[in-house]
Amino acid sequence: MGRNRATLADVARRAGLSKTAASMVLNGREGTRLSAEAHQRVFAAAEELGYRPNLAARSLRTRKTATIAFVSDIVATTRFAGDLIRGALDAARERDHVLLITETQGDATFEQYAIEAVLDRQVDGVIYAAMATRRLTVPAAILGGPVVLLNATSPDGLPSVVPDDEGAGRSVAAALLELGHRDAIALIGRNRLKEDDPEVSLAARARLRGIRQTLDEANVSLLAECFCAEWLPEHGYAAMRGLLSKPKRPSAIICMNDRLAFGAYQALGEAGLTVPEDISVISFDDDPIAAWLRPSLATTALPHEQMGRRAVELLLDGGAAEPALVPMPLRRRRSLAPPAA
Amino acid sequence: MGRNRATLADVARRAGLSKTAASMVLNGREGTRLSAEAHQRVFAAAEELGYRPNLAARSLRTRKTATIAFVSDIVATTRFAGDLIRGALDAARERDHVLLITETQGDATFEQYAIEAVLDRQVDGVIYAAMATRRLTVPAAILGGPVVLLNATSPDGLPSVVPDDEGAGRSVAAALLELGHRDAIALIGRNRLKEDDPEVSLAARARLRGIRQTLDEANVSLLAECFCAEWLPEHGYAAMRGLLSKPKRPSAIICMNDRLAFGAYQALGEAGLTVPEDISVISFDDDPIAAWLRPSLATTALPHEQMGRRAVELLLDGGAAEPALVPMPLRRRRSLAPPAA
DNA sequence: AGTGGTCGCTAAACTGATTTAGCAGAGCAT
DNA sequence: ATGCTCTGCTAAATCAGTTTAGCGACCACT
Repeated sequence: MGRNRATLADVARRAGLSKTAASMVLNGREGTRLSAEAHQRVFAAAEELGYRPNLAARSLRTRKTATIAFVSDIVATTRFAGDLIRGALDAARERDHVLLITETQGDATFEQYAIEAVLDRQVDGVIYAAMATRRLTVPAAILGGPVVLLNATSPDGLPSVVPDDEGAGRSVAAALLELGHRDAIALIGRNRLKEDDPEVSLAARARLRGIRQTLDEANVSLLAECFCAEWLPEHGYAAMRGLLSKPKRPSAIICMNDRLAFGAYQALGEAGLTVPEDISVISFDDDPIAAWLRPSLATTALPHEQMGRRAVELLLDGGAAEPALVPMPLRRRRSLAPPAA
Repeated sequence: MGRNRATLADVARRAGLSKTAASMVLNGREGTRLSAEAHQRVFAAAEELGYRPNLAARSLRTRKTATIAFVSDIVATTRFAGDLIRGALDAARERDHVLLITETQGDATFEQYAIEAVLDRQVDGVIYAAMATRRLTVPAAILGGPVVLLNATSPDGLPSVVPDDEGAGRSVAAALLELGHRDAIALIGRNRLKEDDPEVSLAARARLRGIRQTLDEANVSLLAECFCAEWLPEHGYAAMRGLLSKPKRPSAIICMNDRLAFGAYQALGEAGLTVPEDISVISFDDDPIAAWLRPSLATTALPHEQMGRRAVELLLDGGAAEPALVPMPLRRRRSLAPPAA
């Protein structure tokens, strides 16, 4: 890979100057007293030789690599990982940095390995990402340098970037109230584990808090709350069937994520009910299926790309200590309507 | 990041030997005549100091970085990207390598930038990945070192890894024939652009060829073939409605991907038809929605994780010149049944 | 006694950049 | 003539490894 590239010495020789001079000119050092003509000659020589600095040599000296480590627990399982990475990639490129990606798979041995691998490569900083918004403790080994938590917070008060799930909860509730839904709103996706253990999820509790707050302010209480062991379609399906078997049919359903909503749609379809004429549905995440459903599903989008970007910005440009809350925009779609008269 | 680490010189000093000796011992060099005792002392010293070599210094000399570049056109748009990366990540870790990820976004400027960034970092090889299986031409600049194409082939005959779409086509057709479907099989997702332009897709043509071949051998011809402008749910929905409006109802549907099948399910649901009792459905990709649908969708899985893994293996361990075809396993699920009597 | 070979190890060069310390010459005042 | 400052530039050290060339001691053989 890239043999016989011109070196700084080649450039200097061609410009008839010393390596020192060439280095200073190319790095745009202030306060050097090299003549305009010397600058000229160095630039010309570098251009002619197609000079590109050897970054290994540079970082040996400077201890900077223009490389950021992106360490995550699991990159593959959720389709959102790509967006997180893409946002980070974009922001990194803008700052002339590059991303080194590793995965711990939630395994301590792999984590150890991943940390060593990135430390050995002298990365300039680490983005420690979680695929589900949660609290975690970062391995002590990486605390030697800059770290930003992505989609996670830590007890250590490290800089972090998380979605504004509480705000999303408020938006969702407000959207229903606005349409006139009041006393027949049901919630699908309560989950004690997710709500009570911040190491499992921070989203569940925050979303619930947002919903409650807005409903309380309007003096509305939920018609029903369904607990689900997981936030998967089958659980949404079961919950929805449960709701439909009760005497009072809800006018609107809030699902804690789009996959639950997908399951709810299936149950509604089987029951011969129509969204949104019979029942409105609104949800969280903006998974691609939300737009594919019929009718398309209103939801609040996890701003993963934004978050990835913010993490890099925080890491390289520095920033506030308290968690950066990235807003979750409401996607108004066809699954919303006023309650049936 | 990682200041004050022990250096090789520290290890050597502590072991009472030269840097040369320490280096040779730690690298397990054969044919050196260092005593067993010297080995011992070096290992002990390295262990005690928690020595880890500085990879920048090493690669300055050796021109090896134990780093692989993963350059792709678009990492985020498909949910499969994560699997590709994960497979590559796993295989890389097993070989003590790490992945540098960049994205070209199909933009020439970004591509140029990405190539330079990875070349500057002296990566040991490049995996050039496409998110849709297709033919592409790789930028000349990276041809200086090892390159493997992932999910793509090139006219230059570079080593490449692609899914066996033709085999998948055969599996899909065979699965239907096996159940007794013969003269009422319809196909959703024909698309001239995808079939005719290898730079857009290689999958469409290969899948079609596989299907045709197996049906031909059984002397069966397709009842209908629906063209779709894109392989998205809405197009599958429209195609399915079209099919249902015709006099002869199909007994089974082959969809060119799961998203089309998702759309087809929606149309079937609306028409009051049941899968698989009224109509069987089978498809390609094994998108997560396939398992979430009711009934779960039989499909052939894109082996993205395997592919990512193979790419790294090919890059580092070397391998055949012809494209490595990774089999697409058939996932038998609930959407299949014998034709209604 | 001289020659050659093996053993166990090391000094020093080398990779390609950055950075520190400082030199030569010009101009000017004393 | 001396000292001083300023300008424009460079030699050499440095980063932390790998690699080449070779040294001294010891033994065997002629």
